[in-house]
Amino acid sequence: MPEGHTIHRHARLQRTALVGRRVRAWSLQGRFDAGAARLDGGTVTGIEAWGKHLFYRWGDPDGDPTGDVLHVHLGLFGRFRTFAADPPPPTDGTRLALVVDGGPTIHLAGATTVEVITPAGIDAVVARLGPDPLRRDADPARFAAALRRRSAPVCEALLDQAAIAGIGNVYRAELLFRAGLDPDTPAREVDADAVEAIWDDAVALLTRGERSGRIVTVEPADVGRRRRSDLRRRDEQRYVYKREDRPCHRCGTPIVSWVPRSRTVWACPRCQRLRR
DNA sequence: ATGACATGATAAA
DNA sequence: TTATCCTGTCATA
Repeated sequence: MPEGHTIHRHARLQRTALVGRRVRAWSLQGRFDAGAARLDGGTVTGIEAWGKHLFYRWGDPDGDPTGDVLHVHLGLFGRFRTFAADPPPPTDGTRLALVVDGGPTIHLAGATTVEVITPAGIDAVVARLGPDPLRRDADPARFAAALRRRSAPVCEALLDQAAIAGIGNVYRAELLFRAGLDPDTPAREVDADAVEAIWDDAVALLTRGERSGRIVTVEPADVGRRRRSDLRRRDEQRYVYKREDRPCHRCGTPIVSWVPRSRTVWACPRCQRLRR
């Protein structure tokens, strides 16, 4: 579930629910007992997202900053569940519950990182991240420079959070298809126009994903009228991700996949001019 | 009941 | 490169 669009969407929706509110925090799990106790009864003064990381600035009951920051990274299968009212009992896996008095309850489970850090800790995390296409302050030149520096295949560079923050396995496959690029192309050999196109497309696709909560990358023009109803099926809403052996939406050639560095990548042999 | 798998990332070897 | 951590869901038994 969680690529950058999901994280920014959580930030936006949870901002509405939590910022300026007094929040009860608790955990049934030993792994975050102390952290939850520390946050319990405080206020949320702001929520920020950078790539796949979420930062919640904490305040005292009057709203004055305490210097505590809740840092969350969902990893591969972390997830939030929000309940407007009458939350169910938390599952065993619920690491943290945030409860707004008279407001929603948010359960967090499965996350790879849930910790209390400091504002300086935010800087330390962000220092390891490349520009985030969903942030207004993002500098695309840093992305371009990161690609020029890498001899690894461009498909690996796109998953490298130090090169571009927030791209995951779905978006990388779809971005490379839409750019018409062979995933095996050495990153430094991707020409400047293509790099700019990938960045712009990342901004467009992740923005769309943030708004809808889903990753839909196929352009309607690429699907014949007869097959348009198929777009309801999730695996038809993307050009290549998890579509191995299915016909390419543009040219009908069967999509292929392979596994570099234990992350499957998909591509159209014809549209992306594969050399392999 | 058990196992495979998932849109992630890190540390160790 | 492999092992490991995080949890829920779905398929198979």
